[in-house]
Amino acid sequence: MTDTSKADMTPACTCLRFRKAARRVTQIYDQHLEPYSLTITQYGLLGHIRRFEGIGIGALAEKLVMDPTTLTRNLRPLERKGYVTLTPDDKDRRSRKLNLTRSGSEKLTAAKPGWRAAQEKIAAVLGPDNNAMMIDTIDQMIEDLKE
Amino acid sequence: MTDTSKADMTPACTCLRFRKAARRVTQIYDQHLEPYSLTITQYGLLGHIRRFEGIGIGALAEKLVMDPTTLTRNLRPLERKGYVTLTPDDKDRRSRKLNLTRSGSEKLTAAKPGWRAAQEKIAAVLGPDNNAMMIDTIDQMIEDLKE
DNA sequence: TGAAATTATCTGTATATGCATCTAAATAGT
DNA sequence: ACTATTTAGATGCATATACAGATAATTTCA
Repeated sequence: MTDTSKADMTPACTCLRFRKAARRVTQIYDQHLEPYSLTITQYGLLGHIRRFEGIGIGALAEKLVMDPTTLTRNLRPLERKGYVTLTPDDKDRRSRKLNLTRSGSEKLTAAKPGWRAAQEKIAAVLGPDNNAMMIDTIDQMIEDLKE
Repeated sequence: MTDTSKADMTPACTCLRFRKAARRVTQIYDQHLEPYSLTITQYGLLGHIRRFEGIGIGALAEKLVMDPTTLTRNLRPLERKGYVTLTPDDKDRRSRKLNLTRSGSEKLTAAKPGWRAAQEKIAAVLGPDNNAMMIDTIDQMIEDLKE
């Protein structure tokens, strides 16, 4: 029997591990995207909006496993820079449809080499097997945690 | 040859995957810790400070793969609640030593069941093999990314 | 020793995150 | 049709994150 009443559980914490990984990996992507004045959050939003033209905030937030209110705020810098438009949906006037502007689409394309370099750096550090395994495991975990 | 000039790279992004995972997992730990009025960030800080009594901000930030300025801000709520003290280091008066108060130590112990429940929930979702593999892979990745 | 370089931390600014709550619009139930 | 409920999104508030730059203390070295 092991006494765990005061044992240090901190290094075992899966959440802190994921957060550390997210911080470090985010730093690397942000550094590679810095020449384009985009964060990886912003790059990811532009990519999703290009893929799902006309999507609403709620639906996109769900895809991103993100609170809708967080997405609302994250869109602000992109609106301000003129990369994204939010237009009222005539079918449901509560909803606002997201679209890329010409400028937003060009910025996304321009920044892609930065994204790719960061992506390749992480892939190289993980190695092919761990990279593939990590993708599958994380996707499965997120799927299983959808309540 | 595949044309990737406009291809949707977004779903392949390792960074967005880690961030999604961190968001979702953080929500679960935060929910389990909510009865104790602690976030997982705060719980983790208390745990580390108990383990490394007297550590300075810079050294702790390094362990947490976190910018020292972020740690400085994250300590504020814990200072305000009286769980943590920052006392000048007599050996180096630039540095401030972190310590738990009695109240902070009691809070950490009290919140442990909440942490454990969240930890077990994630372990159950991953399963033993993926859980162990994920730990090793993330730790290795973070180690390899230390510049 | 004394100036220069380095180090530890803090502040200003900006983005990222989510809960509680609000408003407006659509839908359901009667 | 009218009211009650639900839904989409926005705002207030608090925490989390990090870069640039400021400050103060230590260390280096000529």
